Amino acid sequence: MSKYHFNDIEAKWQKYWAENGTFHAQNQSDKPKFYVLDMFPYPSGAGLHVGHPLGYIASDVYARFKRHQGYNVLHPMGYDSFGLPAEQYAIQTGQHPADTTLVNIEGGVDKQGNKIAGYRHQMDKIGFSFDWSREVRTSDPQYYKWTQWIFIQLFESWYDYDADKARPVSELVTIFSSEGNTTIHAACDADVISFSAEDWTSFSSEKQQEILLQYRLTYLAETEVNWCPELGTVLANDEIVNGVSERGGYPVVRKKMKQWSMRITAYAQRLLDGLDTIDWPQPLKDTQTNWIGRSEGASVVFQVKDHDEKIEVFTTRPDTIFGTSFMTLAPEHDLVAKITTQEQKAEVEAYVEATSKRSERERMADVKTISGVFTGAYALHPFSGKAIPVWIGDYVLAGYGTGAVMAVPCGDQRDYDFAKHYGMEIPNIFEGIDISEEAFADKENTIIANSDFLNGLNYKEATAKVIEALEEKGAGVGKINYRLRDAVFSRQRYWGEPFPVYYKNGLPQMIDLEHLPLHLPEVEKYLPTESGEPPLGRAEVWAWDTKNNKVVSNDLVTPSAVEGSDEDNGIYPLELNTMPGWAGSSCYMFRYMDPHNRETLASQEALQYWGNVDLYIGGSEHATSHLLYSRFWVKFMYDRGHLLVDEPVKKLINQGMILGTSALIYRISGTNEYVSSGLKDQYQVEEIRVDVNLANASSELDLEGLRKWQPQYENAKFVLEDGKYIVGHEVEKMSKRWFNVVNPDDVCEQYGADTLRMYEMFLGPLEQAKPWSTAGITGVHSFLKKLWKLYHQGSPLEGGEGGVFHVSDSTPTKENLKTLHKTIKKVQEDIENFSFNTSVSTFMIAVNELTAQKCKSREILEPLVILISPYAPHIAEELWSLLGHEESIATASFPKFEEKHLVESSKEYPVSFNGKMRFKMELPLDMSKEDMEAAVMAHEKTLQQLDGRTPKRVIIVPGKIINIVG
RNA sequence: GCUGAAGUGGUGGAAUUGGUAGACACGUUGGACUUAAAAUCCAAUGGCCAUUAUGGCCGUGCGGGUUCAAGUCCCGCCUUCAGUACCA
Repeated sequence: MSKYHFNDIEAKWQKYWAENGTFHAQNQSDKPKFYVLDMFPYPSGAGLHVGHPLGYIASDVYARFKRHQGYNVLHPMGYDSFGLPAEQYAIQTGQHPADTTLVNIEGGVDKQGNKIAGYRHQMDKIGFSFDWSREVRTSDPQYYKWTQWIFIQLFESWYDYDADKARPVSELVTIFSSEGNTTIHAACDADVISFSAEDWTSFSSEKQQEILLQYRLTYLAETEVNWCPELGTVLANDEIVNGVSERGGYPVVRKKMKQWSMRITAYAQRLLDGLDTIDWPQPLKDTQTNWIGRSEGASVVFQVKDHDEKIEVFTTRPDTIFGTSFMTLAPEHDLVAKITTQEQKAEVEAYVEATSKRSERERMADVKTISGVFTGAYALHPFSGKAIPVWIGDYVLAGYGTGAVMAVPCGDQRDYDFAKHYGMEIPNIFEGIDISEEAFADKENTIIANSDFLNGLNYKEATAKVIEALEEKGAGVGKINYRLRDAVFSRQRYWGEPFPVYYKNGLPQMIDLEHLPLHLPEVEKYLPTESGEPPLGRAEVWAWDTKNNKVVSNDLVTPSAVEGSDEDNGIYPLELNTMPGWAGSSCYMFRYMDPHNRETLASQEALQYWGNVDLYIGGSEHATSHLLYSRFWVKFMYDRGHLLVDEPVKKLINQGMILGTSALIYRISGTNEYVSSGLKDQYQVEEIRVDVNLANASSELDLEGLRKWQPQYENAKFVLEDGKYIVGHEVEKMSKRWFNVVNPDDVCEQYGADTLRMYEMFLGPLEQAKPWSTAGITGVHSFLKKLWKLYHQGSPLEGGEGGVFHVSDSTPTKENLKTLHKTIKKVQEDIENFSFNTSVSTFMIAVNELTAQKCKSREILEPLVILISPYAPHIAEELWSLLGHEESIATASFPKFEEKHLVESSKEYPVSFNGKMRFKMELPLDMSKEDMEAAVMAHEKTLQQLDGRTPKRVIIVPGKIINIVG
């Protein structure tokens, strides 16, 4: 019995690994550490398809490789188990999201009777070397306790720009009581009042709390948010695509709501600077750089004529200030109502009204139409003192900069178009530039003219000079502006982390760590309330008893009670919003280090030992959400001493998406007759997608299978070619609706996990998107069979079925050693470069060569198993045990490459004529150039090629090539 | 529009610093084994032309250039994909 029974072998070793805790990482070890992490999945009801494990397989190969290299490897897995789909499903079916989530993870049967394999079971079948003893689930109260705790830390912190770090709010209070708020440079709301130490101490406690809230790193604020009525929730900017919700594609409107926000803008510069310290893909760094959107320029203040008001603008081109011929405010700008003149009032109001009605989507889609209205007001140029008309226009966005621009039509195309459209003059302030057709925005080639003291200067000089002049006048200051906005942190959803917050007199108070976790309450329905409150508004037991520190019935709250009065029973309402999806994933990589710790997020020793993630593999779609927010929280936690590193991840790789290959059949219009792909052009046909699993590797359709698949095909007729029905193909996203989903369980069943793992690696470069096709899988599968045969011998075919395990202690030949060592070298380099696909080719070459060499030598075959084990761990374990080892192969030392086995005495040189290779000749490697030239020139084929000509030159690169010119 | 990545056989893809283009697989064709199928094994397989073997020409999106030598470097285009967008 020595056929390659992959199903038995794989089940056996998966059981062994689980029972022996083979992959449990130790928090104390003499070995160097290595932390390999995958982006943990959201456990959806649809289960895993073959695209999901790609990154996990790559990271698993790497983790196993590192173990062979003697590292103590942390390779954990968990679930990002809060999220919208479970909630939507709960709304539809009434099932508790916790129940469906559990089934999606652990498997079972849902209430509709659908069998769900479960993520855990599916992953186990692929043979990952995860340390499951460290599993985390974001929806587990013992986990989200720490998410709530981090929120409290943010609430208790403020950002000090002078120290360039977050500090405790208690220190801010100390500063306020000794010097007020005029000396500090802190990240805070734009509308904080100035006060002295005396003022501070005279403020009421409530007033003090309100002020502090304006400085906290998480704060409550009336914010204009993206409200999605269909989903009943607020969406972050990155959850909106083309003006509609990313999920579902529903319209999104602007709405003002009181929301928790995260002061991520305080970290804008550090998030930017940190990118230089981490090894991440350039496109991903670029995406984050753009998202943060740093621009350097100046803030300039324009006095409104005959008014007390001032208009502040941000410009990246202060050098063009003398070209300012009008100003434009966003229609939503606060000053619009104040400065509009009586005559213009009606027109302005109508315009503001019309703009507010246009959805974000319309405004974005309609970039071409120029519209605006004159307010009747004028602003005074800070240098020339000229009166400049103030307009409003929707090309200026309220959310960027100050929501106002100084319009320089000669230097900015939008200002130019606006000026042209309304017949305004366009003064030219550029030396020798024609602006009759379009604006001139080229900074590098700018020479300023008609600009008083800036004349003759280039962009750099003029900018420096004008900022100096503005600062002297008190009319402006050099400024750096970021596109990044503070992140809204409240969601009107059920299935997320509850905030550890209750409200006393309308002001937020935190619950102490010792009383956490604050459990998600039970509700009857998962929808918002009729009065528009979030789902938690339906909870009946959702008030905080500050005396007994527990959650109690809402009925006990006495809303009108004044603090300290007899009616104040210390019971207050709890927050009704929940946290967004990214809350639980921002610091999860640290919880894996010490997942069962009940005292802290992770112990100092664990944090010290594991540091940060050495290798993180996941999709690029998280570039501006998870990966940016995580960096922000980690920097914050570092500032406050809760973490010892200020970046979560050293090296990151984005795996490409595996696309589906849909199978198409062609129905002859108006019939139930289907024509094979090659003949479809002869008919009028419609394309129809059918289950891709009904087509084989040669695109031949299983007709009987199709008839059984869906009733409409039961009596279908087929027009065949060569007796076969060949399907067409379309590459698109893997999705149930296209019937192109391939389940890894089925592949494991049919070919084995080792085949699946190797095949996914063999498909192509990890980072690249590529279509799944079953076509090539047999090649990888037969490779594993050949590998198996290499270790066996006997009837009926040499080493074939029924053979017995056989390796010999014979001394390996030179060829054997050469094959082995070139394989060691190549595979090691490939893994280090994440070039997994070429490793698989290398294994194939090695096994083909060793088979041809009839190699049975233990000295070769033993190290070969270790080389293959990261990719195909089950067969490797089995062969390793057959080789007589009692321990798992997991920590066997990676074979050492020895150059000496690859040293050659001669080389088959390619001989080229004018760069074109014509023939090859064998020459010793230690031959001198002169002798080589003589040997080549004497060769009969050289004479034939030259045909009597005398070569002009002979280029000889020893060890490489010979090229004859002439 | 801007930013980034990529274009190589029928297909997935190799070619690490400029040095034998198409490794390794799939598919296809022919052959062996078999009652048959599956499995397995052997051979051929970039295109075109010619042939008794030998051989010749073309060929890495397109057009130029540098070089003894270019898929690889430089200049100019085209196409595809991804991200982003009235960002002042």
